[in-house]
Amino acid sequence: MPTARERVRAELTSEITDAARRQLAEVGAAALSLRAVAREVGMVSSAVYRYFPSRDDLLTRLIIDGYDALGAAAEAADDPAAPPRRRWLAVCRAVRGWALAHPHEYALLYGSPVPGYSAPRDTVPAAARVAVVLGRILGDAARAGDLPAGTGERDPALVSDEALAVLGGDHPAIDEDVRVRALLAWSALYGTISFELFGHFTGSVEDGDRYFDRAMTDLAGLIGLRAR
Amino acid sequence: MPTARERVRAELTSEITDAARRQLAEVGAAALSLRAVAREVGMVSSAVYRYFPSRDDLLTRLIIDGYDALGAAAEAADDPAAPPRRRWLAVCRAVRGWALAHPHEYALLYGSPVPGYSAPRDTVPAAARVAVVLGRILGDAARAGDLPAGTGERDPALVSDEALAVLGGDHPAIDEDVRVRALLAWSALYGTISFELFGHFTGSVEDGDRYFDRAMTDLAGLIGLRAR
DNA sequence: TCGCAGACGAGAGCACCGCTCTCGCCATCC
DNA sequence: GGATGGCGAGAGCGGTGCTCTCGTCTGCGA
Repeated sequence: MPTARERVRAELTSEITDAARRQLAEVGAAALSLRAVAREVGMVSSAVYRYFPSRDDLLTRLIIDGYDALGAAAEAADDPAAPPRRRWLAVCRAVRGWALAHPHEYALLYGSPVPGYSAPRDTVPAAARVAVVLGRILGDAARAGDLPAGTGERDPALVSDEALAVLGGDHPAIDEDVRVRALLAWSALYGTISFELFGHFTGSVEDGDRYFDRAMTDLAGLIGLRAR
Repeated sequence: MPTARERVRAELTSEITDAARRQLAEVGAAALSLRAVAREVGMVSSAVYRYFPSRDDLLTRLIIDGYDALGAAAEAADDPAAPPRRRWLAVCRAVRGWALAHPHEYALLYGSPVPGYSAPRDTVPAAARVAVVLGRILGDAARAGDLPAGTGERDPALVSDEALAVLGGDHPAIDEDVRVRALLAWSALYGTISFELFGHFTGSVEDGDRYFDRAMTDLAGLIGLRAR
């Protein structure tokens, strides 16, 4: 059982991350100031360094939390009983909805990397949650016969085994071609959301909701997900 | 004709932007410091404010220059005599090549927006150059009969007239459906490049060059560009 | 041709930043 | 009960963007 000291330490740590998350949502990652976070929790700035060795470590904590929140939103939106094309669309909508609700957090996750280009390894499992959801949809669709049959051919140096395993599990009926197109659709999903959020669609896309649905439906077709 | 004072002013202005571009390439936009730029050109920091009213204005200048350089690369890679699918692939490769050669500049253009969310209006024409190239390929393909025939139906509130005009010109044979899918392919191109550059493909895509070619070919198929 | 407005560079200064170090305080463990 | 070590506060360092003032010198109009 944790001692009193450990308990208050954990409590203060989460109090700091909460304040940091609030500031991130307000001013964005670039303007997030460790000193301002310290002020908000009633500490002097140097005291925060007892809990986070640097501002970048605090940001890393926020990144992991962000991936987890986004992954949870995607998982909650997936109804395994629904037809695969509808599941794909629902998850895409959930990802976009989360991004629109948390633009600065999304930018922290999928915009320019903030700390000197080194994405910490700890973020990987949390970041994979959305991909795992999409992969499960693919696998279920293959089991139900809602994916085009493949030739079973494999290009061993193109995509890693782990990624292929995530994108549809070990179901042998899914062609590598389909899995690679799923990878493309996955990044296209984020390309679409990023363009909308970062303003590259201003002046061209007028109805964001309907354009997004159409684009994601086209992507479902590209993967080969049958409408059923 | 310009006076001596105007000449030296223009010269110093470009000297500042050159130094800023060098620093951008080295440390990235987030760490770009106006004072360091001033040091590099042998000025005191306050003197730079005679030329750029703020650090963000200096960044805006770099953004416009970046869009222009990227647009020029795309235009140079387009051979109007080649078959449309090959043209599409060549332009995509040129965009990716420029991004890999100038990662920080690309991040400045297509990553998280740096100044408080307000993309200056001046950047729009420069930013559109790549889209114009892709649109010209679409228009030429339609003229040559390399695009599927459309029904001519139109959804007036979905995408702006200007964007539709860019994506294939006034050629009536291009369906709105095709133009919307071209918009999707355009953002998917940037989604793919961003994922590669920002590290979201580490652990999954192993051969970046070949994956990119395959993805862009799939996108050409999505648009409907015939191989010929 | 002369004089003055205005452009210009330098310097000091303000408020803020990330981060380090030292110094008392107090809970915890031997 | 005393030593240890975690903790918060404070001062301080070098850096940042930006503002203001003050001499200087250029170039245009009278």
